[in-house]
Amino acid sequence: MEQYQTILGNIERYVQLSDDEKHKLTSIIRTTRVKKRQFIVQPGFVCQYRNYIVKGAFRVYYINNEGKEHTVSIGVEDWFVSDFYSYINQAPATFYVQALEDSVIFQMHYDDIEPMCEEIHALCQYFRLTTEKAFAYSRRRVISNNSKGAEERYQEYLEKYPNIANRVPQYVLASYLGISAEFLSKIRARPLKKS
Amino acid sequence: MEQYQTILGNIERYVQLSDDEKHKLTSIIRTTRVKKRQFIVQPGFVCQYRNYIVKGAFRVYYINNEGKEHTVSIGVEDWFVSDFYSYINQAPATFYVQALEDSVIFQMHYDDIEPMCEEIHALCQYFRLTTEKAFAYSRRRVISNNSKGAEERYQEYLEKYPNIANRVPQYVLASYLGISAEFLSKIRARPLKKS
DNA sequence: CGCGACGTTGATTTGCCTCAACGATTGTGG
DNA sequence: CCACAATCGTTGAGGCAAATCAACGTCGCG
Repeated sequence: MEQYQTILGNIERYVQLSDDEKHKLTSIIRTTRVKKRQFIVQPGFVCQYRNYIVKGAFRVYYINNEGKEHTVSIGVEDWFVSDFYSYINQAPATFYVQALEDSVIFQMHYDDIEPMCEEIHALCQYFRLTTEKAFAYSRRRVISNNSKGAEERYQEYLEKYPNIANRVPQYVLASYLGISAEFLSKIRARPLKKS
Repeated sequence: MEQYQTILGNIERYVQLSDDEKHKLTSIIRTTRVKKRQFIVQPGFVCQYRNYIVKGAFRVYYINNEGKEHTVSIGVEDWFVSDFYSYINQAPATFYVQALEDSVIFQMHYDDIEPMCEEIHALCQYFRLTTEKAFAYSRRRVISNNSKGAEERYQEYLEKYPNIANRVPQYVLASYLGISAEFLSKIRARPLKKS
């Protein structure tokens, strides 16, 4: 049970679970070790799990029809990563989800966790609240992308997620920010402006 | 009760509600008429309602520090509109939510609907499922914005939402697609390519 | 009618991309 | 433990998509 403290602790920041509910939940959790550069989701396959990152880092990305990579999200400890569209529709994925480091994840299978959301009200609440939060933040990102210059977006990210920015390869960060790796390099070389 | 069929019908596409639950829910709904160009959310004020559009159209937008408008979302019948970040955190809004036509909305106050999500499991499920869906789609939009040219984005939108595209002013659509009104005009003037 | 909201069109500018070549660092097999 | 290849980052020249600025149609409404 102690091994699941990370995720249980995270859940209990939003809702309360009885001991019985905790057991039910942890009983369907599968712990998986993933090596750097390995994929846990690939285009064409259905994303079957909600993946909770216990240790490590992942990126979600896709390759457009000109062959260029676009990072959709970057996740570290205590985040969920998946091709969410694929997961909720149980349809083939369009994204890759790849480990950026040797990692450990908790996997909850669609067929196990979705019925459990029917059964356990608190669990449903947890996912509702966290998804609403993620959704609200994702809107902010759309805005940031559309209304700000590349340098400003980079500075903003640095301020908000300094640890992540220095943990992932630069070309991943660049493709997340929607700019080319070369241009990000040039931005970083620029003389610092007054803060 | 019949007056609430639009929203109840929408909810029942996802979950089942007992008659008692329907009454509880509709009892907290407030029907509001909104005139074209009127605001239901403004920066600085807390967004207190989940707003369900019964009739009409709205846009959610914000003004960046260069004074330019950026449309975050466009909603028509059966959609929810709000400054979602403001709503879930009950913090001052940064967005405007404005009627594009004379409209009718159902408003559910935060203090009424949130406790009801604790109480009524089906309602919680409904919001969980719809938000997850909205979130998954919003990711697709991020991608579309970052990996495609302006013309392609416009054509895509036309195909997906032909009714909306012809219903809202062009400058609103332009600011939603992340391009200038002038440039959208030029795209539309372009000779049609082979489809 | 006349004004404000919306759309168009053209000239010019610019932020960022592309391509190409070159360091620096890591890691891996002989 | 070294050699060589990946992997990742840097730098510069040139190009293009889209922004900006400015002026001018057009429609609908008070």
